[in-house]
Amino acid sequence: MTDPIRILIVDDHAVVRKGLAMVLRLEPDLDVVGEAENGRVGLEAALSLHPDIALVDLVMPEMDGQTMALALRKSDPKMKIMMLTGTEVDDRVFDLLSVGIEGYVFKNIEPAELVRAIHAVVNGEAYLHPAVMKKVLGKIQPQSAPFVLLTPREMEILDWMATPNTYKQIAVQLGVSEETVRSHAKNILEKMKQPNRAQAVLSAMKMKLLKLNG
Amino acid sequence: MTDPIRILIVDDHAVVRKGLAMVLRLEPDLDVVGEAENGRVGLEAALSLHPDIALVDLVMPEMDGQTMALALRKSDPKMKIMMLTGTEVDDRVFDLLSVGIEGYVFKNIEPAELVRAIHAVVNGEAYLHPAVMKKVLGKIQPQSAPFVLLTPREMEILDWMATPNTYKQIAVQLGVSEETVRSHAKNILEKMKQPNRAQAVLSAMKMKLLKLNG
DNA sequence: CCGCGCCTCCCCCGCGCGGGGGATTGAGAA
DNA sequence: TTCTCAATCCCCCGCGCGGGGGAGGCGCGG
Repeated sequence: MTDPIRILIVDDHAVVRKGLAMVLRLEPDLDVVGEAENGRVGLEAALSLHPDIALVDLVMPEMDGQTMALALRKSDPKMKIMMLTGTEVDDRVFDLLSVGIEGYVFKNIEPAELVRAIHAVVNGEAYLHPAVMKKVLGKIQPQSAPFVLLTPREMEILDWMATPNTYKQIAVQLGVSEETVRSHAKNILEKMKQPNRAQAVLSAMKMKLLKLNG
Repeated sequence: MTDPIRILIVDDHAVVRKGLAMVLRLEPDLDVVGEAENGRVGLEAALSLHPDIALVDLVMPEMDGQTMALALRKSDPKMKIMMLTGTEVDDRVFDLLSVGIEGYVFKNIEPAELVRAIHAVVNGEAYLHPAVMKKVLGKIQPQSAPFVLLTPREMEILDWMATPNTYKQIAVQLGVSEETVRSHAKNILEKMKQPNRAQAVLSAMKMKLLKLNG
C-alpha cells in the first residue's frame, strides 16, 4: 500500500469539521492532517502542511472558499481542491470551476460517496456532484445557435478573417483579387452588425460559427 | 413507492446485455423492459417501449450509439440516454456530449455505481465517469494558465482590446491618455508575439486569459 | 424572360492602428 | 543607493481597414 491520503479540512463550522474528520478517519487510507476555520487560515495551513487534498467550504468569514482556492492554485497548482457547499447550484459554479478545482460536492453527500470522490480526485480525476455536472453539461451543449445568414463564400472569408492574414494575403490564398475579399468582408461586417474585423471574429466565435482551433 | 424505472439495453454483445439485465433486475425499483442488438433496432424499441432510460453501447454495427442517441433526442427529447463505452476517452466525447446525453459510463463500472448513475440520470441529474468529467472540466478550464507574462494593467487593457472600443475610447473609460493605452497595447502585442489587436484577443482567448462572456 | 442573390472586381477617403523612436515618475528589488 | 520595471505620456510614419460609391457575369426561380 501507498501512504495514506493527507487531507486538510477548511470550514467555519466546527461541527462540520469534526464530523467530516470523524467520517474520514474511519478510512484506513485517509488521514486528516489539519483543520482550519476560514480561507485565510486554511491557506496558511495548506502551504505548511502540504496535504494531498483540501476540502474547502465555499462560504466562510474573512476569506471565502473561492478566494482561497484561487490563491492555493497559484501557490501550489498540484494540490487538489474539493469544494464543499450547501445545495444551491447557481451560475457562480462556473466561476468556481474556472478557478480549476477538481471536486465539487454538497455537504449532504453520503460518506461513502465522499470517500470515493476523494479517491477519484487524488487519482487525478475530477468529481462533481451530478447536479453540478448537469449544469456544466448544459453549458457545453447549448451549442450551435445556427444564426447563419452568411453565404458559403462569406463563411470561408470569415474563417480567413480569424487569421493574421491581411485581406491582400487572403486574396492571394483564395486566388481572387483583394477587392473581392474586402467586398465580402464589408458584407460580412454589415450582416453581423459588427464594427470591425476583430469584433466580427469574436462575435462569430461566441455564436459558434467559428471554433477556436487549439 | 413510485413505479419502477423502465430500462432499455442496447448493446451488440449478448453477454453484455444479459449481464447488465441480470445485475439491474436485482434492484427492486429497476425494470429492464427491453434489449436490442444495435442502434437501428434499439431506436425502434425505444420509440415503442418508451423506457425511462436507454443504456446504449457506443460501438455497434448497423447504427452506432451516437447516431442512435441523436435520432432518439429528436424523436423523444425527454427520454434519458446513458452511453456505455470501453475505457478509451478521446476528444470524441465532446461530440457525444453535445448530442445531449445524460450519462456516460464505462462498461467496467461497479454495479452499485451503475445503479446510482441510473437513479441520478432518471432524477434529472447527469452522470459522467470521473475520467470523462475530468476531460469536460479541462475543456471549460483548460487550466494551468501559466502563461501570464502580462502585468495587471496590461491584462486590463487586454480585456478592453476585446471590445469594439478604439484606443481613444478605452483611454476615456480608464481615465488615462490614449497614448498610454496605445503604449500598453504595443507592449501586449510584443509580449504575446501577435501581429495585431484581433489576433492578440483571439490568442488570449485560446489560452484562456480571456473568457468569452456570453 | 426577368429579377434577384451571389461572386467578382474597381475607386476614393479618412482614420484606426502597428511600429519606431523617447521621456518621466514611483515602487520595489538588488 | 542604484537599478529595474510598471505605468504614464508624447511624436511620427505608413498602411491596413471600414465605409461609401459602382459595375459586370452567372445561375436560379418565378
